[in-house]
Amino acid sequence: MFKKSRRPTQKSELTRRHVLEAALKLFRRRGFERTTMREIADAAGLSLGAAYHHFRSKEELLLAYYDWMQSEHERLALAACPPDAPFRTRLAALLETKLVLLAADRKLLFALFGDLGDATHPLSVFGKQTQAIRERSIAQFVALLRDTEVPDELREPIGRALWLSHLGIFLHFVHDRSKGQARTYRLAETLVDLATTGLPLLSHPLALPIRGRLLELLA
Amino acid sequence: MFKKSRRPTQKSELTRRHVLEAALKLFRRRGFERTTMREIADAAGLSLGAAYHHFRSKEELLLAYYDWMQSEHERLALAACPPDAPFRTRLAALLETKLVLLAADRKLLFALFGDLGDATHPLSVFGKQTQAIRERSIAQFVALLRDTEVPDELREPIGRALWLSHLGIFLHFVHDRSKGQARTYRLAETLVDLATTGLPLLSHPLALPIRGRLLELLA
DNA sequence: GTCTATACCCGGATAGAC
DNA sequence: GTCTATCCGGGTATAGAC
Repeated sequence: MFKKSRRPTQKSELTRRHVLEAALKLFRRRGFERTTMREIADAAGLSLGAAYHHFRSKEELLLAYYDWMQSEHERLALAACPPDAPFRTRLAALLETKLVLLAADRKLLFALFGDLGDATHPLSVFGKQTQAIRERSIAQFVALLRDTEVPDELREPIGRALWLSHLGIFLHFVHDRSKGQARTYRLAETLVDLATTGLPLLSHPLALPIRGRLLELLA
Repeated sequence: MFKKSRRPTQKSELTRRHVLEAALKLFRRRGFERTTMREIADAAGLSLGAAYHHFRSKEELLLAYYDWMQSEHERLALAACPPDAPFRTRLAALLETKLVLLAADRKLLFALFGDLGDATHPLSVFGKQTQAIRERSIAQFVALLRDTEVPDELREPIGRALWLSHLGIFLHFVHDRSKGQARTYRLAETLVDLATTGLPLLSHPLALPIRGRLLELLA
Protein backbone atom coordinates (compact mmCIF):
# COMPACT_ATOMS: atom_id res chain seq x y z
CA MET A 1 0.00 0.00 0.00
CA PHE A 2 2.42 2.66 1.16
CA LYS A 3 5.04 3.84 -1.26
CA LYS A 4 8.40 2.18 -1.09
CA SER A 5 10.62 4.68 0.66
CA ARG A 6 13.90 4.37 2.53
CA ARG A 7 12.76 6.38 5.48
CA PRO A 8 9.21 5.43 6.43
CA THR A 9 8.80 8.57 8.50
CA GLN A 10 9.04 11.13 5.76
CA LYS A 11 7.08 14.28 6.14
CA SER A 12 5.08 13.08 3.18
CA GLU A 13 3.86 10.04 5.07
CA LEU A 14 2.70 12.20 7.95
CA THR A 15 0.85 14.56 5.66
CA ARG A 16 -0.75 11.59 3.97
CA ARG A 17 -2.09 10.30 7.25
CA HIS A 18 -3.16 13.80 8.15
CA VAL A 19 -5.22 14.11 4.98
CA LEU A 20 -6.71 10.65 5.44
CA GLU A 21 -7.80 11.47 8.98
CA ALA A 22 -9.33 14.75 7.96
CA ALA A 23 -11.23 12.93 5.24
CA LEU A 24 -12.52 10.22 7.56
CA LYS A 25 -13.64 12.84 10.04
CA LEU A 26 -15.66 14.54 7.32
CA PHE A 27 -17.05 11.24 6.01
CA ARG A 28 -18.28 10.48 9.49
CA ARG A 29 -19.99 13.82 9.80
CA ARG A 30 -21.41 14.29 6.34
CA GLY A 31 -21.20 10.94 4.57
CA PHE A 32 -19.03 10.06 1.62
CA GLU A 33 -20.96 11.54 -1.25
CA ARG A 34 -21.61 14.89 0.35
CA THR A 35 -18.00 15.45 1.37
CA THR A 36 -16.05 17.36 -1.28
CA MET A 37 -12.35 17.13 -1.98
CA ARG A 38 -12.15 20.86 -1.45
CA GLU A 39 -13.48 20.47 2.06
CA ILE A 40 -11.04 17.68 2.79
CA ALA A 41 -8.11 19.75 1.58
CA ASP A 42 -9.38 22.68 3.60
CA ALA A 43 -9.80 20.67 6.78
CA ALA A 44 -6.30 19.28 6.39
CA GLY A 45 -4.95 22.79 5.84
CA LEU A 46 -3.78 22.01 2.35
CA SER A 47 -4.50 23.18 -1.12
CA LEU A 48 -6.67 21.08 -3.38
CA GLY A 49 -3.68 20.23 -5.57
CA ALA A 50 -1.67 19.08 -2.57
CA ALA A 51 -4.45 16.77 -1.43
CA TYR A 52 -4.55 15.25 -4.89
CA HIS A 53 -0.81 14.87 -4.69
CA HIS A 54 -1.31 12.31 -1.93
CA PHE A 55 -4.52 10.66 -3.08
CA ARG A 56 -5.37 10.43 -6.72
CA SER A 57 -9.11 10.42 -6.07
CA LYS A 58 -11.70 10.62 -3.36
CA GLU A 59 -12.26 6.90 -3.65
CA GLU A 60 -8.60 6.25 -3.02
CA LEU A 61 -9.12 7.73 0.41
CA LEU A 62 -11.74 5.09 1.09
CA LEU A 63 -9.52 2.37 -0.30
CA ALA A 64 -6.72 3.46 2.00
CA TYR A 65 -9.11 3.13 4.90
CA TYR A 66 -10.30 -0.33 3.87
CA ASP A 67 -6.70 -1.36 3.47
CA TRP A 68 -5.81 -0.10 6.91
CA MET A 69 -8.79 -1.93 8.40
CA GLN A 70 -7.82 -5.22 6.74
CA SER A 71 -4.23 -4.93 7.95
CA GLU A 72 -5.45 -4.23 11.44
CA HIS A 73 -7.73 -7.23 11.31
CA GLU A 74 -4.90 -9.51 10.29
CA ARG A 75 -2.73 -8.18 13.08
CA LEU A 76 -5.42 -8.44 15.75
CA ALA A 77 -6.59 -11.88 14.69
CA LEU A 78 -3.05 -13.20 14.76
CA ALA A 79 -2.50 -11.75 18.21
CA ALA A 80 -5.82 -12.99 19.54
CA CYS A 81 -5.18 -16.71 19.35
CA PRO A 82 -2.37 -19.16 18.49
CA PRO A 83 -2.48 -20.56 14.96
CA ASP A 84 -2.72 -24.13 16.25
CA ALA A 85 -5.87 -23.54 18.26
CA PRO A 86 -8.91 -25.61 17.28
CA PHE A 87 -11.14 -24.46 14.44
CA ARG A 88 -13.89 -23.19 16.65
CA THR A 89 -11.55 -20.99 18.66
CA ARG A 90 -9.94 -19.45 15.62
CA LEU A 91 -13.22 -18.77 13.85
CA ALA A 92 -14.53 -17.11 17.00
CA ALA A 93 -11.38 -15.02 17.31
CA LEU A 94 -11.55 -13.96 13.69
CA LEU A 95 -15.10 -12.72 14.04
CA GLU A 96 -14.54 -11.21 17.48
CA THR A 97 -11.57 -9.13 16.37
CA LYS A 98 -13.45 -7.95 13.34
CA LEU A 99 -16.32 -6.77 15.49
CA VAL A 100 -13.90 -4.94 17.77
CA LEU A 101 -12.55 -3.09 14.78
CA LEU A 102 -15.99 -2.25 13.46
CA ALA A 103 -17.11 -1.04 16.85
CA ALA A 104 -14.28 1.49 16.91
CA ASP A 105 -15.61 3.07 13.77
CA ARG A 106 -19.27 2.39 13.73
CA LYS A 107 -20.21 5.98 12.97
CA LEU A 108 -18.09 6.05 9.86
CA LEU A 109 -19.27 2.67 8.67
CA PHE A 110 -22.84 3.75 9.16
CA ALA A 111 -22.17 6.84 7.10
CA LEU A 112 -20.77 4.62 4.37
CA PHE A 113 -23.19 1.70 4.47
CA GLY A 114 -26.08 2.96 6.58
CA ASP A 115 -29.56 3.36 5.22
CA LEU A 116 -29.31 7.14 5.32
CA GLY A 117 -29.36 8.65 1.91
CA ASP A 118 -27.90 6.56 -0.77
CA ALA A 119 -27.31 3.12 0.72
CA THR A 120 -24.56 0.73 -0.18
CA HIS A 121 -22.30 1.61 -3.00
CA PRO A 122 -19.35 3.78 -2.25
CA LEU A 123 -16.86 1.28 -3.62
CA SER A 124 -18.71 -1.98 -3.87
CA VAL A 125 -17.55 -4.73 -1.56
CA PHE A 126 -17.49 -6.92 -4.64
CA GLY A 127 -15.92 -4.45 -7.03
CA LYS A 128 -12.66 -4.76 -8.85
CA GLN A 129 -10.93 -1.98 -6.99
CA THR A 130 -11.38 -3.71 -3.65
CA GLN A 131 -10.31 -7.07 -5.04
CA ALA A 132 -6.84 -7.22 -3.48
CA ILE A 133 -8.14 -6.37 -0.04
CA ARG A 134 -11.06 -8.74 -0.43
CA GLU A 135 -8.76 -11.61 -1.36
CA ARG A 136 -6.76 -11.05 1.80
CA SER A 137 -9.92 -11.15 3.84
CA ILE A 138 -11.13 -14.32 2.15
CA ALA A 139 -7.74 -15.92 2.67
CA GLN A 140 -8.15 -15.50 6.41
CA PHE A 141 -11.27 -17.63 6.31
CA VAL A 142 -9.92 -20.27 3.98
CA ALA A 143 -6.90 -20.55 6.27
CA LEU A 144 -9.20 -21.45 9.14
CA LEU A 145 -9.70 -24.85 7.54
CA ARG A 146 -6.00 -25.76 7.33
CA ASP A 147 -5.86 -28.28 10.15
CA THR A 148 -9.41 -29.65 9.94
CA GLU A 149 -10.66 -32.85 8.37
CA VAL A 150 -12.41 -30.88 5.65
CA PRO A 151 -11.43 -32.45 2.32
CA ASP A 152 -9.09 -30.37 0.20
CA GLU A 153 -11.51 -29.62 -2.63
CA LEU A 154 -13.98 -28.22 -0.15
CA ARG A 155 -11.67 -25.78 1.62
CA GLU A 156 -11.78 -23.00 -0.90
CA PRO A 157 -15.57 -22.99 -1.38
CA ILE A 158 -16.33 -23.43 2.29
CA GLY A 159 -13.83 -20.74 3.22
CA ARG A 160 -15.56 -18.40 0.82
CA ALA A 161 -18.93 -19.31 2.25
CA LEU A 162 -17.64 -18.45 5.71
CA TRP A 163 -16.33 -15.16 4.39
CA LEU A 164 -19.74 -14.41 2.92
CA SER A 165 -21.44 -15.02 6.23
CA HIS A 166 -18.84 -12.77 7.86
CA LEU A 167 -19.94 -10.13 5.37
CA GLY A 168 -23.49 -10.66 6.49
CA ILE A 169 -22.41 -10.09 10.07
CA PHE A 170 -20.62 -6.95 8.99
CA LEU A 171 -23.77 -5.52 7.46
CA HIS A 172 -25.91 -6.63 10.37
CA PHE A 173 -23.55 -4.87 12.75
CA VAL A 174 -23.74 -1.60 10.88
CA HIS A 175 -27.51 -1.55 11.07
CA ASP A 176 -27.86 -3.13 14.49
CA ARG A 177 -29.58 -0.71 16.87
CA SER A 178 -29.56 -2.99 19.91
CA LYS A 179 -27.50 -1.96 22.95
CA GLY A 180 -23.83 -2.37 22.17
CA GLN A 181 -24.90 -4.29 19.08
CA ALA A 182 -25.66 -7.25 21.33
CA ARG A 183 -27.75 -8.89 18.65
CA THR A 184 -24.86 -8.98 16.25
CA TYR A 185 -22.65 -10.64 18.84
CA ARG A 186 -25.27 -13.31 19.35
CA LEU A 187 -25.52 -13.73 15.61
CA ALA A 188 -21.77 -14.26 15.42
CA GLU A 189 -21.92 -16.90 18.16
CA THR A 190 -24.69 -18.67 16.34
CA LEU A 191 -22.62 -18.75 13.21
CA VAL A 192 -19.66 -20.21 15.10
CA ASP A 193 -21.90 -22.89 16.59
CA LEU A 194 -23.48 -23.72 13.29
CA ALA A 195 -20.17 -23.93 11.49
CA THR A 196 -18.44 -26.12 14.07
CA THR A 197 -21.31 -28.57 14.28
CA GLY A 198 -22.27 -28.43 10.63
CA LEU A 199 -18.85 -28.81 9.05
CA PRO A 200 -17.97 -32.28 10.32
CA LEU A 201 -21.46 -33.38 9.33
CA LEU A 202 -20.80 -32.16 5.84
CA SER A 203 -17.27 -33.51 5.59
CA HIS A 204 -17.03 -36.99 7.04
CA PRO A 205 -20.22 -38.99 7.14
CA LEU A 206 -22.48 -40.42 4.55
CA ALA A 207 -23.77 -37.09 3.31
CA LEU A 208 -22.06 -37.78 0.03
CA PRO A 209 -25.01 -37.30 -2.32
CA ILE A 210 -25.46 -33.75 -1.07
CA ARG A 211 -21.75 -33.03 -0.95
CA GLY A 212 -21.27 -33.79 -4.61
CA ARG A 213 -23.94 -31.33 -5.56
CA LEU A 214 -22.68 -28.68 -3.18
CA LEU A 215 -19.28 -28.96 -4.78
CA GLU A 216 -20.69 -28.24 -8.19
CA LEU A 217 -22.11 -25.05 -6.81
CA LEU A 218 -18.68 -23.39 -6.95
CA ALA A 219 -16.38 -24.08 -9.86
CA MET B 1 -43.95 2.11 -11.52
CA PHE B 2 -45.58 4.08 -14.26
CA LYS B 3 -47.36 7.23 -13.31
CA LYS B 4 -51.05 7.00 -12.67
CA SER B 5 -52.70 8.56 -15.67
CA ARG B 6 -56.21 8.37 -17.08
CA ARG B 7 -55.04 7.68 -20.58
CA PRO B 8 -52.09 5.34 -20.54
CA THR B 9 -51.10 6.22 -24.09
CA GLN B 10 -50.18 9.85 -23.60
CA LYS B 11 -47.41 11.31 -25.67
CA SER B 12 -45.43 11.58 -22.46
CA GLU B 13 -45.47 7.85 -21.95
CA LEU B 14 -44.20 7.28 -25.46
CA THR B 15 -41.39 9.76 -25.02
CA ARG B 16 -40.49 8.09 -21.77
CA ARG B 17 -40.14 4.72 -23.41
CA HIS B 18 -38.22 6.33 -26.22
CA VAL B 19 -35.68 7.81 -23.82
CA LEU B 20 -35.40 4.57 -21.90
CA GLU B 21 -34.67 2.60 -25.04
CA ALA B 22 -32.08 5.08 -26.21
CA ALA B 23 -30.42 4.84 -22.81
CA LEU B 24 -30.38 1.04 -22.77
CA LYS B 25 -28.90 1.00 -26.24
CA LEU B 26 -26.08 3.24 -25.07
CA PHE B 27 -25.58 1.28 -21.85
CA ARG B 28 -25.16 -1.84 -23.92
CA ARG B 29 -22.56 -0.23 -26.13
CA ARG B 30 -20.58 1.81 -23.66
CA GLY B 31 -21.50 0.65 -20.19
CA PHE B 32 -23.39 2.57 -17.54
CA GLU B 33 -20.73 4.84 -16.12
CA ARG B 34 -19.34 5.98 -19.43
CA THR B 35 -22.71 6.85 -20.88
CA THR B 36 -23.62 10.46 -20.20
CA MET B 37 -27.05 11.94 -19.85
CA ARG B 38 -26.14 14.32 -22.65
CA GLU B 39 -25.55 11.40 -24.98
CA ILE B 40 -28.81 9.79 -23.96
CA ALA B 41 -30.75 12.98 -24.54
CA ASP B 42 -28.99 13.43 -27.84
CA ALA B 43 -29.72 9.89 -28.99
CA ALA B 44 -33.36 10.35 -28.07
CA GLY B 45 -33.48 13.65 -29.94
CA LEU B 46 -34.22 15.65 -26.81
CA SER B 47 -32.55 18.33 -24.80
CA LEU B 48 -30.83 17.45 -21.57
CA GLY B 49 -33.51 19.12 -19.51
CA ALA B 50 -36.27 17.29 -21.32
CA ALA B 51 -34.64 13.94 -20.62
CA TYR B 52 -34.45 14.88 -16.95
CA HIS B 53 -38.11 15.74 -17.08
CA HIS B 54 -38.86 12.07 -17.69
CA PHE B 55 -36.21 10.52 -15.47
CA ARG B 56 -35.01 12.35 -12.42
CA SER B 57 -31.58 10.77 -12.57
CA LYS B 58 -29.45 8.43 -14.60
CA GLU B 59 -29.98 5.74 -12.01
CA GLU B 60 -33.72 6.02 -12.42
CA LEU B 61 -33.26 4.79 -15.96
CA LEU B 62 -31.70 1.64 -14.60
CA LEU B 63 -34.41 1.28 -12.00
CA ALA B 64 -37.04 1.47 -14.72
CA TYR B 65 -35.28 -1.34 -16.51
CA TYR B 66 -35.04 -3.51 -13.40
CA ASP B 67 -38.70 -2.91 -12.75
CA TRP B 68 -39.62 -3.94 -16.25
CA MET B 69 -37.52 -7.08 -15.92
CA GLN B 70 -39.16 -8.06 -12.64
CA SER B 71 -42.65 -7.57 -14.07
CA GLU B 72 -41.75 -9.68 -17.04
CA HIS B 73 -40.42 -12.40 -14.79
CA GLU B 74 -43.62 -12.51 -12.81
CA ARG B 75 -45.66 -12.70 -15.98
CA LEU B 76 -43.53 -15.43 -17.56
CA ALA B 77 -43.27 -17.52 -14.42
CA LEU B 78 -46.99 -17.44 -13.94
CA ALA B 79 -47.56 -18.50 -17.52
CA ALA B 80 -44.93 -21.22 -17.41
CA CYS B 81 -46.58 -23.52 -14.92
CA PRO B 82 -49.79 -23.91 -12.91
CA PRO B 83 -49.64 -22.63 -9.33
CA ASP B 84 -50.55 -26.06 -7.96
CA ALA B 85 -47.64 -27.87 -9.56
CA PRO B 86 -45.19 -29.58 -7.18
CA PHE B 87 -42.40 -27.59 -5.59
CA ARG B 88 -39.70 -28.93 -7.84
CA THR B 89 -41.56 -28.01 -11.00
CA ARG B 90 -42.31 -24.50 -9.86
CA LEU B 91 -38.76 -23.82 -8.70
CA ALA B 92 -37.46 -25.08 -12.02
CA ALA B 93 -39.90 -22.89 -13.91
CA LEU B 94 -39.00 -19.84 -11.86
CA LEU B 95 -35.31 -20.23 -12.62
CA GLU B 96 -35.87 -21.21 -16.23
CA THR B 97 -37.96 -18.16 -17.01
CA LYS B 98 -35.45 -15.92 -15.32
CA LEU B 99 -32.68 -17.33 -17.46
CA VAL B 100 -34.76 -16.82 -20.58
CA LEU B 101 -35.14 -13.17 -19.63
CA LEU B 102 -31.47 -12.72 -18.89
CA ALA B 103 -30.51 -14.38 -22.15
CA ALA B 104 -32.49 -11.81 -24.08
CA ASP B 105 -30.35 -9.04 -22.64
CA ARG B 106 -27.07 -10.63 -21.84
CA LYS B 107 -25.05 -7.89 -23.48
CA LEU B 108 -26.61 -5.20 -21.39
CA LEU B 109 -26.31 -7.17 -18.18
CA PHE B 110 -22.69 -7.82 -18.93
CA ALA B 111 -22.16 -4.13 -19.44
CA LEU B 112 -23.75 -3.53 -16.06
CA PHE B 113 -22.31 -6.37 -14.02
CA GLY B 114 -19.47 -7.69 -16.15
CA ASP B 115 -15.90 -7.56 -15.01
CA LEU B 116 -15.09 -4.88 -17.53
CA GLY B 117 -14.12 -1.64 -15.92
CA ASP B 118 -15.75 -0.90 -12.67
CA ALA B 119 -17.66 -4.02 -11.71
CA THR B 120 -20.77 -4.26 -9.66
CA HIS B 121 -22.19 -1.10 -8.31
CA PRO B 122 -24.56 0.64 -10.61
CA LEU B 123 -27.37 0.47 -8.11
CA SER B 124 -26.45 -2.16 -5.61
CA VAL B 125 -28.65 -5.24 -5.71
CA PHE B 126 -28.96 -4.79 -1.97
CA GLY B 127 -29.46 -1.04 -1.88
CA LYS B 128 -32.49 0.83 -0.66
CA GLN B 129 -33.52 2.09 -4.06
CA THR B 130 -33.98 -1.42 -5.39
CA GLN B 131 -35.82 -2.58 -2.29
CA ALA B 132 -39.33 -2.63 -3.70
CA ILE B 133 -38.30 -4.63 -6.74
CA ARG B 134 -36.14 -6.93 -4.64
CA GLU B 135 -39.05 -7.67 -2.31
CA ARG B 136 -41.20 -8.70 -5.23
CA SER B 137 -38.48 -11.02 -6.43
CA ILE B 138 -38.01 -12.53 -2.99
CA ALA B 139 -41.75 -12.98 -2.65
CA GLN B 140 -41.72 -15.23 -5.70
CA PHE B 141 -39.35 -17.58 -3.96
CA VAL B 142 -41.08 -17.53 -0.61
CA ALA B 143 -44.32 -18.33 -2.42
CA LEU B 144 -42.75 -21.51 -3.77
CA LEU B 145 -43.02 -23.00 -0.29
CA ARG B 146 -46.76 -22.43 0.13
CA ASP B 147 -47.93 -25.98 -0.36
CA THR B 148 -44.93 -27.86 1.02
CA GLU B 149 -44.42 -29.43 4.43
CA VAL B 150 -41.87 -26.77 5.34
CA PRO B 151 -42.82 -25.43 8.77
CA ASP B 152 -44.22 -21.92 8.79
CA GLU B 153 -41.37 -20.23 10.63
CA LEU B 154 -38.93 -21.58 8.07
CA ARG B 155 -40.67 -20.38 4.95
CA GLU B 156 -39.49 -16.80 5.01
CA PRO B 157 -35.81 -17.58 5.71
CA ILE B 158 -35.65 -20.52 3.32
CA GLY B 159 -37.39 -18.51 0.64
CA ARG B 160 -34.80 -15.80 1.07
CA ALA B 161 -32.03 -18.35 0.90
CA LEU B 162 -33.43 -19.61 -2.38
CA TRP B 163 -33.59 -16.06 -3.63
CA LEU B 164 -29.95 -15.59 -2.71
CA SER B 165 -28.91 -18.65 -4.65
CA HIS B 166 -30.97 -17.38 -7.58
CA LEU B 167 -28.85 -14.25 -7.34
CA GLY B 168 -25.76 -16.39 -7.51
CA ILE B 169 -27.10 -17.98 -10.68
CA PHE B 170 -27.79 -14.54 -12.08
CA LEU B 171 -24.19 -13.48 -11.57
CA HIS B 172 -22.86 -16.78 -12.83
CA PHE B 173 -24.90 -16.38 -15.98
CA VAL B 174 -23.55 -12.94 -16.69
CA HIS B 175 -19.97 -14.16 -16.54
CA ASP B 176 -20.56 -17.58 -18.06
CA ARG B 177 -18.54 -17.92 -21.27
CA SER B 178 -19.61 -21.48 -22.07
CA LYS B 179 -21.67 -22.10 -25.21
CA GLY B 180 -25.17 -20.80 -24.70
CA GLN B 181 -24.30 -20.47 -21.02
CA ALA B 182 -24.72 -24.21 -20.72
CA ARG B 183 -22.81 -24.28 -17.47
CA THR B 184 -25.27 -21.94 -15.84
CA TYR B 185 -28.18 -24.10 -16.91
CA ARG B 186 -26.49 -27.10 -15.31
CA LEU B 187 -25.89 -25.03 -12.21
CA ALA B 188 -29.57 -24.19 -12.05
CA GLU B 189 -30.51 -27.85 -12.36
CA THR B 190 -28.11 -28.69 -9.59
CA LEU B 191 -29.73 -26.12 -7.38
CA VAL B 192 -33.18 -27.53 -8.10
CA ASP B 193 -31.96 -31.03 -7.22
CA LEU B 194 -30.26 -29.87 -4.09
CA ALA B 195 -33.26 -27.92 -2.88
CA THR B 196 -35.81 -30.64 -3.53
CA THR B 197 -33.75 -33.33 -1.81
CA GLY B 198 -32.35 -31.09 0.93
CA LEU B 199 -35.52 -29.36 2.02
CA PRO B 200 -37.42 -32.37 3.34
CA LEU B 201 -34.26 -33.40 5.11
CA LEU B 202 -34.14 -30.06 6.81
CA SER B 203 -37.84 -29.83 7.57
CA HIS B 204 -39.16 -33.12 8.83
CA PRO B 205 -36.65 -35.41 10.43
CA LEU B 206 -34.49 -35.27 13.48
CA ALA B 207 -32.21 -32.48 12.27
CA LEU B 208 -33.63 -30.29 14.99
CA PRO B 209 -30.42 -29.11 16.63
CA ILE B 210 -29.23 -27.55 13.39
CA ARG B 211 -32.63 -26.22 12.48
CA GLY B 212 -32.86 -24.13 15.61
CA ARG B 213 -29.58 -22.42 14.87
CA LEU B 214 -30.39 -21.89 11.24
CA LEU B 215 -33.57 -20.16 12.30
CA GLU B 216 -31.65 -17.69 14.44
CA LEU B 217 -29.63 -16.68 11.41
CA LEU B 218 -32.51 -14.59 10.09
CA ALA B 219 -34.50 -12.47 12.49
C1' DG C 1 9.57 16.37 -3.65
C1' DT C 2 6.07 19.10 -1.46
C1' DC C 3 3.08 22.66 -1.74
C1' DT C 4 -0.01 27.01 -3.40
C1' DA C 5 -3.02 29.09 -6.48
C1' DT C 6 -5.93 29.25 -10.21
C1' DA C 7 -8.11 28.25 -14.36
C1' DC C 8 -10.34 24.75 -16.80
C1' DC C 9 -13.07 20.49 -18.48
C1' DC C 10 -16.64 17.23 -17.87
C1' DG C 11 -20.85 15.30 -16.40
C1' DG C 12 -24.93 15.08 -13.23
C1' DA C 13 -28.59 17.86 -11.89
C1' DT C 14 -31.70 22.12 -11.64
C1' DA C 15 -34.22 26.73 -12.77
C1' DG C 16 -36.96 29.24 -15.22
C1' DA C 17 -38.51 31.02 -19.60
C1' DC C 18 -41.31 29.59 -23.37
C1' DG D 1 -43.04 19.19 -22.09
C1' DT D 2 -39.35 21.20 -23.84
C1' DC D 3 -35.50 24.25 -24.16
C1' DT D 4 -31.44 27.18 -22.76
C1' DA D 5 -28.56 28.58 -19.33
C1' DT D 6 -26.46 27.66 -15.19
C1' DC D 7 -24.77 25.52 -10.95
C1' DC D 8 -22.02 22.31 -8.60
C1' DG D 9 -18.40 19.10 -7.62
C1' DG D 10 -14.83 15.66 -9.06
C1' DG D 11 -10.78 15.71 -11.43
C1' DT D 12 -6.86 17.76 -14.33
C1' DA D 13 -3.45 21.10 -15.73
C1' DT D 14 -0.10 24.42 -15.08
C1' DA D 15 3.00 27.72 -13.33
C1' DG D 16 5.64 28.76 -9.89
C1' DA D 17 7.43 29.17 -4.56
C1' DC D 18 10.25 26.70 -1.41
